[in-house]
Amino acid sequence: MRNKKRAVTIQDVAKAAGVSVSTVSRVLNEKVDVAQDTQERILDVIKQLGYTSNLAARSMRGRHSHLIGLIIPDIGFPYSIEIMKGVNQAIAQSDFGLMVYTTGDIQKNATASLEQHYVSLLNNSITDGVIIVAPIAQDFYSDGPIVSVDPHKMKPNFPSVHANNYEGARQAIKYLIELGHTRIGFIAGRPELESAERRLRGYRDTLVEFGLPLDESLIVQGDFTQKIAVGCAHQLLTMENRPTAIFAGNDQSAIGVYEAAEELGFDIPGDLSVVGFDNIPEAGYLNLTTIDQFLTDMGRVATEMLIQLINQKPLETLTYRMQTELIIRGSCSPIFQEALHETKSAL
Amino acid sequence: MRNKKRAVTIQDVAKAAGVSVSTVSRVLNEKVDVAQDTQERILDVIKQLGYTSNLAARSMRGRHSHLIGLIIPDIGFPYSIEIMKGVNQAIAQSDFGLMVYTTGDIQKNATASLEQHYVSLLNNSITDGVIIVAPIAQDFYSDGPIVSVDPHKMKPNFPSVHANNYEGARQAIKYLIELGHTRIGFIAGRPELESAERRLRGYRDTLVEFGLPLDESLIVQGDFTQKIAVGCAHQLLTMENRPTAIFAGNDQSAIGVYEAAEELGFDIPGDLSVVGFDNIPEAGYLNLTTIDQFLTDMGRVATEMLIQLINQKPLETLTYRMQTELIIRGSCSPIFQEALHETKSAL
DNA sequence: TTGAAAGCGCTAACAG
DNA sequence: CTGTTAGCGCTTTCAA
Repeated sequence: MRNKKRAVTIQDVAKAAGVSVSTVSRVLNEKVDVAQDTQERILDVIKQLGYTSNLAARSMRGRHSHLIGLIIPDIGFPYSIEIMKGVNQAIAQSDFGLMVYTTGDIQKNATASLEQHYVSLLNNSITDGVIIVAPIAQDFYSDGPIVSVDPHKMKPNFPSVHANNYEGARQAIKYLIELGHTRIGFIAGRPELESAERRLRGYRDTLVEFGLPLDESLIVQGDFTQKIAVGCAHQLLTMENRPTAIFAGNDQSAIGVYEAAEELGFDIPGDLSVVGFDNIPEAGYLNLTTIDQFLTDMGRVATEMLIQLINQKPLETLTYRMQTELIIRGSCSPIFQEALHETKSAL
Repeated sequence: MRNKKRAVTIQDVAKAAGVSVSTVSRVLNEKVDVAQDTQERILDVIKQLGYTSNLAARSMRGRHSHLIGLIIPDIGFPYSIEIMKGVNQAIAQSDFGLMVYTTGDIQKNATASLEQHYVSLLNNSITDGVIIVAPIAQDFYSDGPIVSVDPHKMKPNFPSVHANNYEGARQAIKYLIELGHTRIGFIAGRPELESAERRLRGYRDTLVEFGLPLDESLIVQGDFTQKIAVGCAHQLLTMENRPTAIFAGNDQSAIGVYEAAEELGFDIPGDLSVVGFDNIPEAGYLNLTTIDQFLTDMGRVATEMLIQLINQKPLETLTYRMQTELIIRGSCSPIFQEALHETKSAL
């Protein structure tokens, strides 16, 4: 017995209250120049009729909707979920609502022009500003402000929060070396991505730093997908002098490594150490992860940045580079100092 | 260097292509009555100008937006996340986009009238239909279809996907009994909620079924919050003949039980077995959970139902009651290992 | 095959 | 303090 009744409009409210639509609009927008009793009467009618203002109409006409958009490839991913948690935290403490937009498929999101499309879709209509996660695009046209989390391009033309991929990889490799590993495999990511390139550089530099030999056959080209990573891991694990540890590139690749290890009868972590990146492991799933609370922090900081932007409070710095320790380059506004401090002390 | 340029409208496209807005609108909506070359020219201009149609304006005028709304209290919750994953799966296989709406705060969502507000907000404007998670309301007014996941009311006046709370509780209690427990505490949920009532009934019936005494002092009134559960657990654990196991009502309550157990110096699961409900535990966090993949399935099924409704394909059944499976996760005391093992292999 | 024009529900001048 | 009115960008008759 679902009600299909035509939605009640501001017109209906006006009629029922015996006033004009503009008067109703006034009380809706909390303008001051309305008589006390008129206002009360209208509020009553609104409650009575169960009126909810039409979001589409309102954002078409008015200045802001108090809505923030989050454009995220696939909300089922651990990576996305952790970022969403952070956004959520910041939203909870603000008076903004959150619209998460997703196509449900990470593949569909993979072009710059589609990214632009989503940004326009939200920011030119119903949202006051947008957070976009892991964009490929270098630039966006938009009516409202944009902040990106973990963009693939190194120096995007919009405010952004970056993972410190280089330092993260260094820490991961350092960890493996300290475990006693001397032959560490590396599954590289898509070479056109900044993140992949910097992780690889972190790998090389750390080996050199610790005086370990740089065996190029230990570096195989992956593409951040599970499928390809299975093959890469096979290649590494069946070579003559096999590595005892593998840096898996990212979370998807790590899953691939596990798959391959299982096929080949390797025990993890007994026979093989695996390091992921970007991943939030299930219990016992990976035996090391480099990012955790960190992703949440990225989401939170990005949201706080966006709210500042929407409220026209200019940011002193538009790029934040975050690490397992939040690393901030250049000067920044007080609110982010605090985030920095919190995160550091939480670790 | 962010672009603040005014968004390009259908007017701009029309002007640039030397046609009227209606013609542009026609190609946008894939009407057939447009000349081949006109269409191509317009499509070209659209690409050139980077035009994206205004979502607000379009959904104000047109019939559908190909957007599904998901109203969910707090996207940071494991409960919400699992459901979202399922929705996401279904969305990925459809040609709908997904808008997740949240206020970021589970508290703000807790009244029927607010729920109605969110439904109207989305369904009277930008979405073609809405999925609402765990609503309290019995009924909704809405322009578009609604499907609810895990509603609190037993027989809501809209299509819904229910957890089988009764059977879930029975399985949990049965599991505890099979572990050898004879005194099992029960922290009840908010009595006005169907879910709470059915879980309690499952508890009682199972004890009776196994010939165990029904000690009313083992049932304490909680409200599905962590805070209150701490007190409940205290009460249970400090009574003369204390229970050796506790059914914690829901995930929040389970956290409360853990908190109390820790305060009192109890070891879980050494001294005490705890069963949660609704929860996805972190590693070793709870030693038993009833729901996992199940929540994801609920989300997926709800989305599939909604899409059917939007496409005007009538559903044969408007209520799906889904079976809860008992899934054991995390640590468990050695004396229970055997039973744990059996249960696992049964799945 | 196309254009002109009427509105969708709302806000923001501008009058009164 | 309140009403009238002009659009926001779009879809959809209705004519041409």
